[in-house]
Amino acid sequence: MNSIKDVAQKAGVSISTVSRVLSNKPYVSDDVRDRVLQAVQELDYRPNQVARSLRARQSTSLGLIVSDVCNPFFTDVSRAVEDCAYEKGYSVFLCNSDENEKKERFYLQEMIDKNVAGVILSPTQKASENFAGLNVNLPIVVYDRSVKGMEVDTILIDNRDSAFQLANHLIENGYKQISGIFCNVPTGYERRAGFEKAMAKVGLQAPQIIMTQTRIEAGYAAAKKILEQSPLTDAIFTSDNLVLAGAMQAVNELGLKIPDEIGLVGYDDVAWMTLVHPSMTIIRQPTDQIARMAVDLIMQRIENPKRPPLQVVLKGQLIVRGSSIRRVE
Amino acid sequence: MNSIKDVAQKAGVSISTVSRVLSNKPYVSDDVRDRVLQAVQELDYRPNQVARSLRARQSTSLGLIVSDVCNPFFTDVSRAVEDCAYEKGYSVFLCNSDENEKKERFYLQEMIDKNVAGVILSPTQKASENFAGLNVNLPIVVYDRSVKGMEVDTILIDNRDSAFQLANHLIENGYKQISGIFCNVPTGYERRAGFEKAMAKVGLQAPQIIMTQTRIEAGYAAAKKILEQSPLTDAIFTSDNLVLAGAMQAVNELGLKIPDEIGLVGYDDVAWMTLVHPSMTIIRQPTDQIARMAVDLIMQRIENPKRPPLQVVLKGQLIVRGSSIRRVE
DNA sequence: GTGAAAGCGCTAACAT
DNA sequence: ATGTTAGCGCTTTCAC
Repeated sequence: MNSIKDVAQKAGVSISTVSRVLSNKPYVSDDVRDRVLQAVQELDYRPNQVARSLRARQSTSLGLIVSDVCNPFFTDVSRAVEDCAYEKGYSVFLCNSDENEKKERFYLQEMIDKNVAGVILSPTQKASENFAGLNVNLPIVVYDRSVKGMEVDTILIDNRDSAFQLANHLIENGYKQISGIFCNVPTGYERRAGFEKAMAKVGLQAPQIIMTQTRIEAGYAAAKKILEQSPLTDAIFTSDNLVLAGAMQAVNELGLKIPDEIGLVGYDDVAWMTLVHPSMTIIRQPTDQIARMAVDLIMQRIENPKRPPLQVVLKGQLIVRGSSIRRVE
Repeated sequence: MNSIKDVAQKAGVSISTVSRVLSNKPYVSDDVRDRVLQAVQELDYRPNQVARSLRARQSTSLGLIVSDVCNPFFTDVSRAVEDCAYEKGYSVFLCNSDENEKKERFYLQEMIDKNVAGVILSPTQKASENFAGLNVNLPIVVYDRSVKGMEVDTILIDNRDSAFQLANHLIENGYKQISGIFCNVPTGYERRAGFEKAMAKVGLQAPQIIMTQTRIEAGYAAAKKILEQSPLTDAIFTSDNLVLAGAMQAVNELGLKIPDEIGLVGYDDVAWMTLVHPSMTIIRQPTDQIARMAVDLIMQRIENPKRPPLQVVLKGQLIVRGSSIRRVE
């Protein structure tokens, strides 16, 4: 592996000059610059990023902490983050926290130890409650969930509003016995609040509300329970795509017709939503925008660590499809 | 940030002793070891991995290059790789190549520059044809696709065999006019070969075979074309989950009943396969095993760079579901 | 403009 | 068993 020394030798200059040229510093004559560039080319020299990172105390790596890449919402965000990072010459460490604050802590620390330039984090419940407790001291942007206890760049979607809108949509279409299944993560609680607000506004009461994990099986079990214990339920509101998938399985297994016998709605516009019949009414989260914004903010923060923290709230979009069309009275 | 110096000072020893303790080297008295550990604890000291990596010429980072994390096959593999890496104390850089050899090259080089311990790669078509041309010289394991021109640790599934089996399944169930849609990636060509072998064995000829991109829209377009140009087609064989999704959309749009009017099969046991009606007959790829094996092999290779390369072929599993049940004659 | 030299935080010879 | 020392490859003063 050629080092900066080899380049210096070949170009007949000192290593500091090579460094200057490669870092696009001023005060280098055109002649010397050309010679150095030539040598770099001929030797196919690439600066050792580890050495550079050690000395310069900065790097072109980012950390991305998601709860689980297998959740299509996070898959999409991860992909888009990687794209934006690539455009800016950064690579990204992908870390799955599994909603586990131990793992989150570990990875956060690991990222610091590896001297990443910044971290993009979807915080666990615990971390969101007391962010100061994490005691992180590096450029960080939080997404998907807001945090308490510390001012930090944050990107959210309007969970309450969008849930309100989605619940409203059900109500306006004649559904009367609407149960809800929400994930026990920060977004789940917010969406539940929006849901309940819409219900309260028209004096409806949910036959059942279940809080559960962000997993298909959990959604399946919850829906099963609802449909058995509250057979009059005519619609199920779910707070994310995995729970929605599970709920749909349960509905199908019980032979209930969507939307005639039961309406079904949720979040995230993932591929299967339009593959099933009828296709699913959901709130689409702008994953691309979230990611783009996250990378933008982290870059800004890296450049200017003192910039006052920003909070960006993006809008979810209601996509009405067959799973929630108007009830025949 | 505390450095090894601070620990040494606090413990009243030299930095080399601290280094020894932290690297679990022998020849340290219990007394000193305890004092060092104590100091580490009190200072909440964490070794700077960048410095360690620079000096020791090794790191606890891995590179994982997939063509697109959004493809559920790669999502699953990525997740499992990350899990295994985590267990072994490694972090992983996630890189999307988009089947683009330029991007692949860039990332490979980037990983080298960042001094990763090894790379787990799903090579592009180009790279698979002439792997030696990549000129990589670091621990690497290739998965999903075999490569020519160089001996390298490789993890595959039996694409030809499983495709043969899947095609055979269609044939045995009375399908006679079987078209195929294959992705123009190495696995696509292999699966096509298995498909054609099964067809040839019983003297059948595919009404149409289309090679296309690994995208839902591409599958949709291909299936549309097949169903319009070869209306007698009674089954479509697809080579992966995205194309299958697109094909299913086309079939639905044309109002054809699965499996009565058209059989439909493909690869990858992703979530929606059992969400749709009827559920999909597919070959399940053992993503967990692939990932586990990949991390195992890369660890072995890191420890012993001279070990002769291994090629592991895992078996895909035929999962028969409703989309391909026996035809009524 | 360019070079010499210090040093980022650590590991690994080499002394003792 | 422990300390001293020399770098890993680079950036960055500080001279000239």
